[in-house]
Amino acid sequence: MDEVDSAIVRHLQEDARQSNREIAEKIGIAPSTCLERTRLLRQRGVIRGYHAEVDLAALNRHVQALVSVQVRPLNRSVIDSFHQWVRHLPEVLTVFGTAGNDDFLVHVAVRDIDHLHAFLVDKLSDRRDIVSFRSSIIYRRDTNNVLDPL
Amino acid sequence: MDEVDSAIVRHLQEDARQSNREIAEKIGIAPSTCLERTRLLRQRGVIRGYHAEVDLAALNRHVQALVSVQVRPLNRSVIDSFHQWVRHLPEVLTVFGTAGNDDFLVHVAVRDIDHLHAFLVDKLSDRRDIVSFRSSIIYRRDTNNVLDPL
DNA sequence: ATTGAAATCCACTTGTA
DNA sequence: TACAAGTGGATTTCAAT
Repeated sequence: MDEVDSAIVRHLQEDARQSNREIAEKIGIAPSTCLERTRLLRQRGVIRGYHAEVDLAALNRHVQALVSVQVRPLNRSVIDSFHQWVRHLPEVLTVFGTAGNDDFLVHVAVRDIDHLHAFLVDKLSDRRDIVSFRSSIIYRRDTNNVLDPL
Repeated sequence: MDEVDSAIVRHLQEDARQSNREIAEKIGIAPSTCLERTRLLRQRGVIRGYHAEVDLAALNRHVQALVSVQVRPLNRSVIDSFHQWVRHLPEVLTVFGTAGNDDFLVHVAVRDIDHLHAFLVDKLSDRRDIVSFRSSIIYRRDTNNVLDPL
C-alpha cells in the first residue's frame, strides 16, 4: 500500500467505471502498470468489489429506519443465527453487531410507514430470541463513498 | 423502471465493472440497447454512482463504532451545521439524522481504540451544540450491496 | 425505442529493460 | 516492477426499422 496504490483506490472509490487509462493518466503511470496494480489490489482483498449506488426512492423505498435489537440468551448460536437471518431480509440494508445496550442495529429501507410497521410486527416479532426492539425513523443519511487510509 | 431496467440495476449493483456486453447478454438484449438504458438510468438519478468497496482494515481502520449524538438547541441551523461538519470528518463513514431519543447516529472507522477516544474527546467534545454522545463498538457489519425494488 | 454494423477506443498479453 | 507495442475485444455512434 504505497502512494500509487492509495491513489488507485481513491479514484476507484470515486468512480468505479472510469477506464484504466483514465486513472493511469491522472496518477501519472503507464496503463499496464495501473492495470496490474489494480488486479493485485483486488486479489489481496483491499478492493472487495465494485457496486452501483442506487437511489432508494427509485426502488420504492421511501422510508428508512434504524432498528436496535436485543436478543437473548446472549450466546454465539443465538447471535449468529439472528445476524444471518436478518441480513438476508429484503428490507435490510446493513446489520451492525454492537457492544453496549443493544446487540444489533439494523438499517432498513421500506416502501412506507405501513410497511415498516409490518416489518416490525410480522417479521421481527416472530422470533423468540428477540427480547426487545426500538426503531427510529431516518430523516437524512450521508455516506462518504471515498475513504483515505489513516 | 420496467423489468429490463431492474435487471440492469441489479447486475450493476453486483459488479459495476463488468462489461456492458456481459450485462446485455445475461439479460437478453442488444448491447446498444443496454448501454442506452444504463445511460438513462444514470441520468435520471436512479443510479447515483459507481464505487469500489474497500476493506477497512487495509485502510488502517481496524475499529468501528456507532456514535449517537444529541445536539441542542434543536433548530435547523444547529442540525444542518452539525450534519455538514460531521459528514466531512475523515473518520466518518455515514451520518444518520434520526427521530427519537438521539438526533444523529454516526458510523466511524478509526485506526484503534486510542484513536476512537481521541476522536470523541478532541473533535466531538469541542462542539458547544453537542449535549451528549454515547458510542458503541461494532463487532461485525454486513451490508446488502444489491437491493431489489419493493 | 431497439437494433446491427462500422469505427474508435480499451484491456490484456507479450517482450524488454 | 514498470513500460511499450500489438492484438483481440469492447464501447460508442449512427442509420434504419
